[in-house]
Amino acid sequence: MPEGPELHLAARFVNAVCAGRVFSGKPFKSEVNWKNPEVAFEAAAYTVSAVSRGKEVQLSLNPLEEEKKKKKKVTGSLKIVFRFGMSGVFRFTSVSELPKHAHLMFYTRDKPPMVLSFVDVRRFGRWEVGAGWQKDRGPCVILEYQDFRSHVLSSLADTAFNRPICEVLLNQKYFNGVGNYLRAEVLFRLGIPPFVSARSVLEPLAKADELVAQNGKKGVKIKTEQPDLLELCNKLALEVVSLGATTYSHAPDSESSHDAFLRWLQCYYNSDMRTLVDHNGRTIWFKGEAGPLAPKDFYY
DNA sequence: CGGTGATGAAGAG
DNA sequence: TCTTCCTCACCGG
Repeated sequence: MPEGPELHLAARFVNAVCAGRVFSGKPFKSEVNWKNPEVAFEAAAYTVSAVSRGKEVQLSLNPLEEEKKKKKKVTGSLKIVFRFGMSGVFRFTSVSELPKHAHLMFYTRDKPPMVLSFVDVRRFGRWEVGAGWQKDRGPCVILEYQDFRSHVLSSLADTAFNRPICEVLLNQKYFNGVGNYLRAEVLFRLGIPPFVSARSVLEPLAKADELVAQNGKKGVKIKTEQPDLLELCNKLALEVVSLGATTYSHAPDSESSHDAFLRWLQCYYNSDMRTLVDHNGRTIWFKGEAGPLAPKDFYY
């Protein structure tokens, strides 16, 4: 579930459920999650907010003014950056409904308290305390589209772009937020074979952007065309965001929005499509030609 | 019951 | 480049 759109929706979810809520005490980490750090933070009263960037979410724990007035060394706001792995999600429940596999819990001051929890069945998710965005992850395909685009198009000399386009689309240094379903949908809708070199797909876009820049100076209007691959990364991710929720969400409409998401998928997990396993061991769904860089050693 | 694969990376060599 | 980290749902015998 967790690709850029889900992470973005997770941040939105946190902000919605935490609006006007006051949290208190220490965050609690599950015993079994020995890989991730404790969150050394304690305040009698704090608020929680979140922002997303690609496939990361940053929570902020913000001590309230009433805390500061009182005494003590005022602990500033503490940031925690999450990556969701294959199964991460935030939930907001009563204590008695705390989900199985909740691994990091934040309690509200209410009586009885409510709990914001990071739930992660497979425990591939990670969090870092006091951290910023992970170094080497590129701009967000959803929220930083122009930076994302220019970062990719100005980096085409990087040998990373020798790889097949379907594999480069999962490279978070350049495509922060794209995952296995988005890459399939993007390539399918453009009819691009998954195993052609990324550079061959992207170089024409760099040339086109140069042309636009030159014509722009001359005041020439360019005809609007079909969205290109980079635009589609942004556009399709935004479409999924606008579906409201995909597979998580405890919202009452979660079932219908899940159905809406399944209907939205045209390629991923569609039995009419072909599949191959890429060089990273990930299944790519596609239609038509595989492309010249397809793994040779497969049989059926 | 066993085998498989799942919206993602780390870490090892 | 490859293996590993985890749990669970699904499918076939």
